[in-house]
Amino acid sequence: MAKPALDAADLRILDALQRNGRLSNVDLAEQVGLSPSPCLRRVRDLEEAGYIQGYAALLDRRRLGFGVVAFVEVKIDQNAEGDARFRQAVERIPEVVSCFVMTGTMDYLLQVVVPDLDAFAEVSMRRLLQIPGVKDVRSSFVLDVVKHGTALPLGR
Amino acid sequence: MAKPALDAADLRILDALQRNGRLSNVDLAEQVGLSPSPCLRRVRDLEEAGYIQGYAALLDRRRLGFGVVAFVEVKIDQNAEGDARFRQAVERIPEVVSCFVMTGTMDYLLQVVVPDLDAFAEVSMRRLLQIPGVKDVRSSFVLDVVKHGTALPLGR
DNA sequence: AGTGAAAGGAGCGATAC
DNA sequence: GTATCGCTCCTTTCACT
Repeated sequence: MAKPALDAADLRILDALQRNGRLSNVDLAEQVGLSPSPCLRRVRDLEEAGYIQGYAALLDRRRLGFGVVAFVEVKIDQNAEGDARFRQAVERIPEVVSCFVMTGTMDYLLQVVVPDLDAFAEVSMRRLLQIPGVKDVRSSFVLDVVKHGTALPLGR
Repeated sequence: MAKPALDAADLRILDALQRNGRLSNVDLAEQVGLSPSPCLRRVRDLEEAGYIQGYAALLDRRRLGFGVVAFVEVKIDQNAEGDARFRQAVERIPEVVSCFVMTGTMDYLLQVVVPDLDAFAEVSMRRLLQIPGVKDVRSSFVLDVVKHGTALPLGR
């Protein structure tokens, strides 16, 4: 499992694929200036080395009826046991799309996606606040999305 | 542009594709219980109707040298002009991966991805704080990622 | 709407440079 | 390491149910 640094072609492959994950290998090869075979080999290597974790279709949240996005700051009684319990509980809530451990006064930052405020209340009160050790929950709601990216700034 | 509601097969297609955006059409058809032809038609229709906005490769941030993720709350002098200017400025900063208008005391919430703290300082001080109208910037850093999803909770 | 067959093209291995 | 060949399978369209 040696890890030779990525060269310019690898970076171009990654950049192209994070912009369009369904590029066919021939199109990708053309974009990065390789012929298809070595291009495909590189893609496979990048996948196996873990640089590419997977591929996803990006769906239109609103069109699918998920009109509410909230960021929820959570403070818990901090000890190893409580943390583990909280993480497990959060894993099992599909409406919690992301969960980060943060610096600052709040321990966790959660991103929650739900159809409406009723559904949010359900998640907040019936799920999050039920987790033992949760002390404080503060929610902010997304009013507008200026930018929503999945892509890393590889072009820098 | 009529919008007939999605049926169960459509939802299964969307769910499968947001989990694996590179599923071949035959595999997808099998998973959702259709034969390849109608399955492909539905996918095309979902793409054209905007339910599927695109496809992306999900890359391993850390392995690519982006060790720092920050959430930055920004408060600005609020007027139509200042907002427009701020949004345009943010669009042009690739390290700002996401930007939301929020309820609460802070106007914007930005997610910033950079290689290290020096790069963050650069973005924060040389880019964000230079934008006219920016009054307050408060940054929190991600210490650990419990969950990081792109997928909507379609299974509910 | 879904099925089935047929043509074009892509993936992917083998081989040569 | 990269390019070319060739076979197989998928994708995609069309006619039919």
